[in-house]
Amino acid sequence: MDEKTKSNQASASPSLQERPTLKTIAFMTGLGITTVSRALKDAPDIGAETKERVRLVAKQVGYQPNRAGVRLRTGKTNVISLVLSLEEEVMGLTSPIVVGISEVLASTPYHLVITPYRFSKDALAPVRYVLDTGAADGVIISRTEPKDPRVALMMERNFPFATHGRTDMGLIHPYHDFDNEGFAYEAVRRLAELGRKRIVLLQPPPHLTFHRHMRKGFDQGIRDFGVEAVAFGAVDLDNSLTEIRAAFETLMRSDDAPDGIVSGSGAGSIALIAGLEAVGKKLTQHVDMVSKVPSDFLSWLRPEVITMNEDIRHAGRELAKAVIGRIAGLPAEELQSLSRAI
Amino acid sequence: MDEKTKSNQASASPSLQERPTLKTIAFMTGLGITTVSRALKDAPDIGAETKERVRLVAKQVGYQPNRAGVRLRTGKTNVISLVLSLEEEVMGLTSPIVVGISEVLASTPYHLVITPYRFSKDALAPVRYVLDTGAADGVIISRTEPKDPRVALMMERNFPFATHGRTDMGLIHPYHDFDNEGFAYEAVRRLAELGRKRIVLLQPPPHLTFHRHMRKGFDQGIRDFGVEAVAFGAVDLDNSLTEIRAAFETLMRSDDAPDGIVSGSGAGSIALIAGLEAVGKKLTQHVDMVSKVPSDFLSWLRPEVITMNEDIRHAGRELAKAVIGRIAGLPAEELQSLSRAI
DNA sequence: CAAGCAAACTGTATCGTTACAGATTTTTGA
DNA sequence: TCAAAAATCTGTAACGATACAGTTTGCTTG
Repeated sequence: MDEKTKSNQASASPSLQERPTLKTIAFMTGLGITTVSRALKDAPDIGAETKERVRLVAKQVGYQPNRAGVRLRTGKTNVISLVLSLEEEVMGLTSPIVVGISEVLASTPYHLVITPYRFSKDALAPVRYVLDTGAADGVIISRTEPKDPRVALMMERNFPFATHGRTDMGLIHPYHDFDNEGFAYEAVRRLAELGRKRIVLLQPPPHLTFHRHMRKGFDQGIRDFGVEAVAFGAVDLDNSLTEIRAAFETLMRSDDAPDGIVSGSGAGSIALIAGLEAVGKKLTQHVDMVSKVPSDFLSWLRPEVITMNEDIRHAGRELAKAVIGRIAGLPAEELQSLSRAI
Repeated sequence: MDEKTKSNQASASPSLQERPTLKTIAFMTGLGITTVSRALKDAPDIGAETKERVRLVAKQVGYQPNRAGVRLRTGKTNVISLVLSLEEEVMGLTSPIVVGISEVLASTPYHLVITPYRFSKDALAPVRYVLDTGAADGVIISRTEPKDPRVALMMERNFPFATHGRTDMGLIHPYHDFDNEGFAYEAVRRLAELGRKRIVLLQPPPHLTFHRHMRKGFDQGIRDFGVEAVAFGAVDLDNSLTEIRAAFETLMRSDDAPDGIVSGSGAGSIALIAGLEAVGKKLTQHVDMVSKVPSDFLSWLRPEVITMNEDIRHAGRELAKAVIGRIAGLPAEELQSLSRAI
């Protein structure tokens, strides 16, 4: 009788073999489940000594909150979703970004979930999925466009996210971006310093935001350093390596052949070099090249290429910090960062 | 009164604005929540016409089961955990494996969660975490060792998993592996055919299983093709590129210099080539090299290297299929696969 | 025509957690 | 001294799904 009156909440003694729950701790401490729950969140209406006791027992039994329970009750998933195109990246930018994100999430309760999509036109689908199903507390996207519908959608729903790359819609949101404008400007400067006069740019596809940035820096460099820009048709970084090489070979054989190259990606540079060498020209001798690279493999095999390193892992870290900050309610203005080549 | 008697389960009419639940469908069809639940799983005790009706409405309102609800009630997480070392892979093998896994999971209810660990000695920690918290229904691990404690632990707990690489403990479990023995044997054969006599192997670190395989194929090739093996000290694929280059430079300057190289990874090959060229030797002229590569970038920059491609993306697909198969209860014997160079 | 049975459907309890509205005891204040 | 206030603690309900143990209805069947 007395027993029954005493504690109705944690009635059945929980098996100490199973994974401990609040009930386990409640049973062990003789407290109510609610009290234990509130003690563990350091609520103000729980006594200091009680909190200490609960914390001790919780630690002792290795209590970890059941994610499904929390998620069902509160809607909080403790998940960050990284939205990835299954097509992008021959050269694997995904690895370092995943590592960077993971590094930051490791010291938080967040898990990293990969949410893939298949074709560029479906880019909105994974974002919609996360929003509709509440699959995550925050989202990280890349391949950002100036008028990015994903950004518009998430802003409209007031959903926390961060973008790898900026937008241009007059919307303020968390992002991390590489200073592609600075890169391209500096690249042209270096080539001009080497006496190169006719510069070509292997640029990102026009629909992505960083196309503009890289183009802007490039064009400014062309003007400031008194050199000439050579057009590279419709070929961009999203073309296959084979296509890039073929196009560049054609360009090099034409009257319009450049003597300086700015390449927006390490993978693209490989194709350019192949095209260059196919027509019998040599780096540093006939042509100089500045390439943005995600790792130093290019320097190992072609030290003649001037490389500027984009630290993708750092980008991952910044992006993770940005989403988490947004989830925590920090203003978007404070969650924007730009990094320069290292 | 009548109304109240009629339906107690789905009493309050669910807001049609919110995400639909079983309750929503129950309300719309006038059925009980239980009936709807069972109808959607095609249970035998529900009438055919009812099932049809429920399915129609469910589709109409875009019903998707709440993962937290399912997980809490059944313990099923619908999550596959990919356990990753944050240190491995300068050259990003992670990207293609993630893509491969995602491709397979896309047509299933499974989500892919990245579970990282920091140092090699902590390799057991993430697995323990998943097991203890029930964070996933299945696990994929790599960097497999002959006596792998992670494998032992998961087998003991009867937990579904698949390994990238085999073990040697007399335990039968799902795996996918590259035929490193075949690769090394074939590599030696090719070098011997080119007239090379003194072959060195840049091999995986000795504690990983595929060290044995690669070593075995290499040694067999050495015997079968009547060539000589040159020792490469304690340097292996886990050393930094700088260390590999330095060691190889030393080796090339010694009396013991090889004229043929078998390299177990694309990244390692880069360092070897740098070391080689630092002593003024040339590929195909003084030395020939066969390298295992994850992508074709090496062929672009050094076509002189004979490459054998390991399709990591395919490995990802196979691993995903294997874990899912294991979860579905298929016997481990049927979930083992080996792939050769392409 | 009543008992038996199959078919079709439903209510209750539960998973682990937390919001909320008390309940109980102690302290304060006049 | 006694009511009000503060300090602690607790039970109930709910999140969405499903296992389980019914209930209802309509037919057989002897």
